[in-house]
Amino acid sequence: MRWSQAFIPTLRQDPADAEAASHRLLVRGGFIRQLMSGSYSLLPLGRRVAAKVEAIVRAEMNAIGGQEFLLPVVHPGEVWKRTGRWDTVDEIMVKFRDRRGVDLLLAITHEEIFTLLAAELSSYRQLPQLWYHLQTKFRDEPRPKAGLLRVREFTMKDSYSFDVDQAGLDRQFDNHYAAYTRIFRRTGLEPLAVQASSGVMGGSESVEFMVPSEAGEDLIAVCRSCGYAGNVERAASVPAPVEDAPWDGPPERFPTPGVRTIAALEAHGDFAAAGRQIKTMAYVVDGRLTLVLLRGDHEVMEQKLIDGLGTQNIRPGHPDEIREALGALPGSLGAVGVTGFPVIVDPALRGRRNMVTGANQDDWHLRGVTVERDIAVDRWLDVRRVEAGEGCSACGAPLEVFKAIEVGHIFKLGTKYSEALGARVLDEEGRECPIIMGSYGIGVGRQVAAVVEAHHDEAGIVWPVSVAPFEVVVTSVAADAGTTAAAEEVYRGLLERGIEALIDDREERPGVKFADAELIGIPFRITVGPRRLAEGKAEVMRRQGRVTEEMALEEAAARVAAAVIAER
RNA sequence: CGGGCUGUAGCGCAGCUUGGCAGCGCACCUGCUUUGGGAGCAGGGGGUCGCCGGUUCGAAUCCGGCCAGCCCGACCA
Repeated sequence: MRWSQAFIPTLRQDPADAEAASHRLLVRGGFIRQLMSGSYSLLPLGRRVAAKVEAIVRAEMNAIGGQEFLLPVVHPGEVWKRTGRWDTVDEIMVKFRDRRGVDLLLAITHEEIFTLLAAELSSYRQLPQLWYHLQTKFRDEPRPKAGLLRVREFTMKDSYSFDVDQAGLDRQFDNHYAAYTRIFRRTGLEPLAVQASSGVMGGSESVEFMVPSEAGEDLIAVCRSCGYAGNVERAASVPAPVEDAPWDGPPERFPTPGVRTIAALEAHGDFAAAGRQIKTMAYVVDGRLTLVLLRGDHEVMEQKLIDGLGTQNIRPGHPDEIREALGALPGSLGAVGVTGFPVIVDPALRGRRNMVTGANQDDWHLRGVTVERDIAVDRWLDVRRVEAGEGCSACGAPLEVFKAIEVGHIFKLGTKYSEALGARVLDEEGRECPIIMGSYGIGVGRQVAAVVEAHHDEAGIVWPVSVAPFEVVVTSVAADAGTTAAAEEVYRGLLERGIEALIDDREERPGVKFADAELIGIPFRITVGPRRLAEGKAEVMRRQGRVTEEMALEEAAARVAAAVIAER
């Protein structure tokens, strides 16, 4: 490609609205342009990178037996009504009607339609199957941000496995785990595989692939000692224990005028230290007021509640409904003597005695509360958010917590979709059984952004060869006939060797050409200029680390081509 | 959805307080010079000032409404 004819609209200044490095550099480098919130056009450079990522994903999916499909983006609402998701994922789904008044939607994912196709399978002999496609998804996220990291419209590789039994699903899941590991290694990412919440997907097990990054939106807890890693939406830990002072008497009321917070109550003395309080949260779960109890110094992780209770329908209670139910406002709530409402208790409260909690009367609290004696526990459920420094639940070493970008997610789905949509086969004994499914996703654009987050410096992007929009740029730094001819010769030499080369033949000053080449991150630059040309030499610069090397002009194409091929 | 902020040329911004010819830098076009790290000089083109309405002799500027975008939080396969 000739730079003079290419559409590579680089910007000298950072765009004002870009914060994340990937957002800033992809816009500045002329890879993407925003159309609206959470929606980007891929320009030629961006498209080339995305195509490289897609090719790697395809190759690795095919290597584990995947068959490529292409399913529609507009789906009939009727199919989604059959699985219940027309209603349950209401908020992020764009719904509309066609001219006949038929309910339609923009696909947020493709379980329904792949499962519909899988309904044509009829025998265990046809299984296992592994189907995938690379297709646009549209999710009307409430807050798109950070360029390609969180968007509403995006391309995703989603695959779906179909098996007759759990062992088959386990194999497909493991195959994906291995394939994803290879995909990310090839694109220059080093994600951690973490235990994740399955969310509204349902299913028994899910693993996220997370690339540690300050630009990430998820928090993951990691144990350096034993390798345990979990999304904080699901991760467990061992909190520092708290010593209880002995107390065998009944709970005792004491006045706490104006006290509405854990911190304010602590001021009453050592006996009311945060770790010795019981925090009482009032949620409305499926329309019913539910008390959730934690240690005072612990935070609730709502996703754990959602997963543990098996419902999406959870919200904090409104002050007036809480007062009507319990007789007090948040800040003075407690579960002692409460019946008629489910009481969910975090296991960190197990065995605790002589604790402090609200008395369900404003300005009053109770002390001397022994959890199992005084509170009618309906269910023990880990709902506590893990904090950095707490003990790993597997080995006890301190956990680290940091931000990460989710670049892939794999789920064991089970039979939710196959049952709803009638995808059944006959097994070896002739019994009809629902197909056991898994689903597996990788966001292409997000992966591109994650690569930039992991591979950039002050001058711009530093693409790994495997996903670079071009592998080599030939920079001609003078317009005289001799230099131009020599640069063209090197460029031809690269093309003949099958290298994806770009020749910077623009009438620009050298500084502009160098800065642009580094901004867009081409892995190798061959500079041809009169100075070294007089000695029969060219300069080769590797973008990574910006190290330069002189070599004979006639060897440059061959030597750089060999280096490129070695890194593909 | 709550809080904060911003919409003026392709990009980055000033002008708005105190109403009176719509500006600056970069980019773009022409010419000359220059040519190994974002050149110099000269000339030139380009803007419904987010949209609608109001006040006023006169609105980028004041008032009202709306729209869009960004950041934080909530939310989020």
